[in-house]
Amino acid sequence: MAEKTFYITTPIYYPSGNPHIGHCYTTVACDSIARYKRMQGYDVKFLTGTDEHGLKIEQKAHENGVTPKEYVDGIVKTFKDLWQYMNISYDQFIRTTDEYHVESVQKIFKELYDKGHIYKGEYSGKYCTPCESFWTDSQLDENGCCPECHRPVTLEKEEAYFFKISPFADRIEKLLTETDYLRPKTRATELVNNFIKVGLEDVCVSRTTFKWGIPVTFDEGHVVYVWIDALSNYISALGYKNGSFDDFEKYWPADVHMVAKDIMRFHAIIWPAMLMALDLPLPKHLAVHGWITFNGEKMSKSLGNVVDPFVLGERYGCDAIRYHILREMALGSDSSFSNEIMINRINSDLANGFGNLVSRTVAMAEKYFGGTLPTDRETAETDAEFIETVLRTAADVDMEMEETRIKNALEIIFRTVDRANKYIDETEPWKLGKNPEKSARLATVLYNLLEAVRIISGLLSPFMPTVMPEVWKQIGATADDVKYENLSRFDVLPKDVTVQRGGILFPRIDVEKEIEELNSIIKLNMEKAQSALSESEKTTEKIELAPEITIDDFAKIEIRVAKVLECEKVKKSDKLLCLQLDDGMGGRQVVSGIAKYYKPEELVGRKIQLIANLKPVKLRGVESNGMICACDTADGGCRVIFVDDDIPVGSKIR
RNA sequence: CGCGGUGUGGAGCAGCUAGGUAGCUCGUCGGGCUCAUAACCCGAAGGUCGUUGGUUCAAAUCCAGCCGCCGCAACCA
Repeated sequence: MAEKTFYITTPIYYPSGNPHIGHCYTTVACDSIARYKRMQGYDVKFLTGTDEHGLKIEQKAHENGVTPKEYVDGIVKTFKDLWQYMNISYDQFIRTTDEYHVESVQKIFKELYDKGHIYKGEYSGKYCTPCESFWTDSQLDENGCCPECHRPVTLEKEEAYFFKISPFADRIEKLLTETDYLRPKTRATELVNNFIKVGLEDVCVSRTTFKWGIPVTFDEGHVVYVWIDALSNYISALGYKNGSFDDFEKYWPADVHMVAKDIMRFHAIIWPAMLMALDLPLPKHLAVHGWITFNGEKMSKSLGNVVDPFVLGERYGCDAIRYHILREMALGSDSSFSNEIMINRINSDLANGFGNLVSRTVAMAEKYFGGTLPTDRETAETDAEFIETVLRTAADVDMEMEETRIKNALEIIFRTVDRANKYIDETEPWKLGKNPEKSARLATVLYNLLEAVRIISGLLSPFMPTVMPEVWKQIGATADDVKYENLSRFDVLPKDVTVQRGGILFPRIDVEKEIEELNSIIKLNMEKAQSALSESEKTTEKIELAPEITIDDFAKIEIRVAKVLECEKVKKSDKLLCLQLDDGMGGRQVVSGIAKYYKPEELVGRKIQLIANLKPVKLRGVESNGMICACDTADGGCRVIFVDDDIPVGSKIR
């Protein structure tokens, strides 16, 4: 009988910075599922890794004065350290710079090309040299110019390969709407409406503008662009089109790809299309989860609110962090990660609930029987219902895990924890302990509790793999006792089991004190981020400037002072404000993408700098005659450059 | 009229597909217990189920409109 296999993957992470709690989210979830499946007897392969190519890495490395490979080596080490710390049981860590991966990608690219799915792009005049960017037809502005710099695009200055995706549109739509590939399925309509119904555009799959990537074998100067490079990891790791591994037949198609919602689109559309083009079976499920939000805000480095997983782990233990992440995780929606929610959860579920249950059970066995239970038994009415509840737990958890609903699985387990605590009150063992005649009854109660703890801890071990072995030591369970088959059986521990009191499993946390301390850590981080920013300001000379221009070039740009007369939001747009300006030349209308940062009334009456001779364009249907000067800020925002009020409107700036 | 989701006691959520006593966790208050990590157990308070209208004997649940929030798409000249 062939063993059942189970293949699960995280995305490969982009190592442009150190890992944060968001990376932990996906990885811990996958790890728990992988461990659960292993426990059930599956032959599991759990893959994670890093996506190391691309322009951004090339730049980062350059900034740091090292080669791209040296740069990613450093970050990859931090990732691996974190996974070790979080007790992540991955079977393979793939790096897109690994030789076997490179080999696979090159062959996949070639095959797609040979089969006619990839063609060399010859869209004429769709490349903007200053921006070093390709633009598709729909991206170009109304004048057919570059949407970023508004300069005319040039003809065939750059060539690129494209992956023809439209032939697969029908099959992809069916995959999303008619199968349970996508979890949660609610996102299917969003994808279909936004991308498939409007027509899938061919995907650019090669670049010539940077070098840090996998070379296209049959066309020098081209490197494979992110989609084919990164997505292929799921099969190259199995040895698809390379000689280093031989697991493809065994594990493909994957059972679960887990991703965060921001990369759902690529896994829901491009990846299936690639596999269809290669005539390969499709993965069974794509589990999409939300982001972790911190006190309601999205995690972000510039905000400095990224909680370092190492710091958290040190304070509460990695299992507590794992538990909180998993317990809050709901497929599809975001999970909040406020300090308070996390600490309360650790306290109520882990410390008060489970930890205390183990502690009081073991303590009583020691106190009343010196640690070893006598073998006489006496059951009572209350036992049957309790035992039945405990025995049902494993099957209920199975059902939820089958659907990748980790949160529900944990909920079920902790319901049984509550039931066990209640059982103690019902049976009042401390009273039994005072009456020597009740020894058999007391032994039964404690034995039932130990059995409950054995089953609960066994079921919890995939989620909290670090602490559970300590529990087993305390209740005198052997590795065999907590095997999966034994988690739906009672009377597994020996009748005369010997327990051993140990340390506190999950210490209770002082909420107020802890929140205060965490807040000060966060504050410190923000200050660090701030000073890092001012640091980078000091080193401006390192920033690469645009190519030198002459005074004549500059003279072409006409900047004039103008006063904002009226200002309103452009309807149906998030970012655009429409400004009526007094430019000293009869007035004009300008549209600017600053609605996120300024309210209309904040601008009215103020004087600004106007690029006066820009070619007019229409933005969301509104005509814009020029551009107002503003600068980017470090936090991703933007500030308008205002002009002193005593400078007359129409003054020329040079 | 771009697309989708969501609005339920102080907080976070379930219930809605197949209408019929509004449920869970945390928090609050009262009580009990003492084996245990000031933990555990019981009880109580607290909700016009966003809003308006419709269908129905009956609507949180079905239908329509409106409002709020979130996400995707578009839009940073």
